[in-house]
Amino acid sequence: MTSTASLHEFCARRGDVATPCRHCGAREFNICQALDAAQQDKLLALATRLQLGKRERLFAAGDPARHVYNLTEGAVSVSRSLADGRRQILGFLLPGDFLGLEPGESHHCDAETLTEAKVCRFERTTFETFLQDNPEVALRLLRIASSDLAQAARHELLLGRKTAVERIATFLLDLRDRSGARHLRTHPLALPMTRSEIADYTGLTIETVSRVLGRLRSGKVIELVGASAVRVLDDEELERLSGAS
Amino acid sequence: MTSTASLHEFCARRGDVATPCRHCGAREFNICQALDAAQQDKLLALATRLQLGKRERLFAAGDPARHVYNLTEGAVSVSRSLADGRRQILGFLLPGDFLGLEPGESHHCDAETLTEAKVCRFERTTFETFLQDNPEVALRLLRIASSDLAQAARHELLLGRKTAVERIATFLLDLRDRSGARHLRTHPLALPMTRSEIADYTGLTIETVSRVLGRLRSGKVIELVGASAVRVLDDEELERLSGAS
DNA sequence: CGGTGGATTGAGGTAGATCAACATGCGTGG
DNA sequence: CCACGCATGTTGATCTACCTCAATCCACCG
Repeated sequence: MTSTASLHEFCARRGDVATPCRHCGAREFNICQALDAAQQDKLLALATRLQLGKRERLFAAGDPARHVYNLTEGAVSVSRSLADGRRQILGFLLPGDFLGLEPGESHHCDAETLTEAKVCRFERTTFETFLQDNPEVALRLLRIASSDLAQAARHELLLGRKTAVERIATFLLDLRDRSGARHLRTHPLALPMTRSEIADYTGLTIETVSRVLGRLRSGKVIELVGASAVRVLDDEELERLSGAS
Repeated sequence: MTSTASLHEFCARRGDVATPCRHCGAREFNICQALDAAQQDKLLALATRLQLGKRERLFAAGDPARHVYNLTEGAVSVSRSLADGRRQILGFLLPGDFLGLEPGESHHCDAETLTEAKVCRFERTTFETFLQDNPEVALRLLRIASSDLAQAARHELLLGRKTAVERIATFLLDLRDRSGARHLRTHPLALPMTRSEIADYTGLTIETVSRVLGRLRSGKVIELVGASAVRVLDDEELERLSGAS
């Protein structure tokens, strides 16, 4: 199940620093973009490649934070739960996304695959040494972290102040924008997560998620393609309904 | 109103890297802690000291992100709003806290003082150059950012899944823990923010905040000392009510 | 095909919002 | 030092968006 990553498996190498990773797909803040070919080689030598099944756990809250990860294929949910089981999903990760960075010694949240997935895993200590030797990567990671913070801010606004319709509309638009580069507008947008996971992301219940999607459907704003894909029919209306901040 | 910071105004210098900043008070992730005396001097030479009044705006969402800040005195709220005025407060900053780091060219949120405050302000470009020359500071900032992300995760859980009582209890405990080093247990805990700001932080209304505080008071869990201070009478009960994750 | 786990739909309940009246305390000026 | 006036905060009555509980429905997979 684990093997050392080959060059192409982790990240295409080019002289041009801004070139997106060929394996991960284009990601604005992909960590590789700070690296030249020689540095990519060094980093790749440190990675362990993992193939994960559906609903497989990468780590749980409280686990010692021994590794950091870069998702290369599939989708992952990051969540945090209360003792009685109430769960808040913090975000859905897509290929190119980085996860597992912790300020302390243990993970503060759970990470679990939604689909089959591939990740590059690094020993935390090894990765930190690499960061010390390659400060530009640390700076890029800092940009990734502040980008994540900005996204967390948008999510807090959604959870604290938006209505059910606004939450679902925002969720759909976010998802579309993030997977947008890989899909044509006319293609249906894949929903790799269940209604329960959408509910836990939006702070609603599955019934409300279902009802809101139903309302959007009968209002001709979206079309449901099976239960796990959506086609956006009316961009502007969806935008309007999202309560754009 | 602005002047170059003196050494003590920004940060006490010591050979010991782990020594907390004497001016800011002890903060686990204070940026100064990564610096030796010579580096502190260099950083201080770059800082502009600002004295701010009550309810003064540091920056608003959309403003070009030209500066970063380090709060040295007072309290600041960071928030994000919808077009119709609904506001979500993302956090309250206390002395030692760093703010203003952005992934893009403009601020994604608003920052406003709650009280009179003092900040050290840095030109963003100057600060970024400093980071490039002092990678250990970039690494410390990365720890600060991941600490902020972990706090954002707790806040998302609060906003998405906690009841009104749990939200207020969590808020009070957080505030106490963060200002704890500076207050004895028996001293009342200052609430520098209004009910409206507590409401916008917890995703509730001012009426609900007032009612929940009232209920905690009549349950002998807290004591209200005027409207803007609280004494925690029953730690364990408050902890229990917070729905500790 | 038939079973099973997700998704949908419906009926009714409730936590917290909203609307409204009143209290309090604090800064200001007399 | 006190009286006034406005901000902020509290309390009460009602409303409603969303939750809860419950009954199907449906799609996928053996």
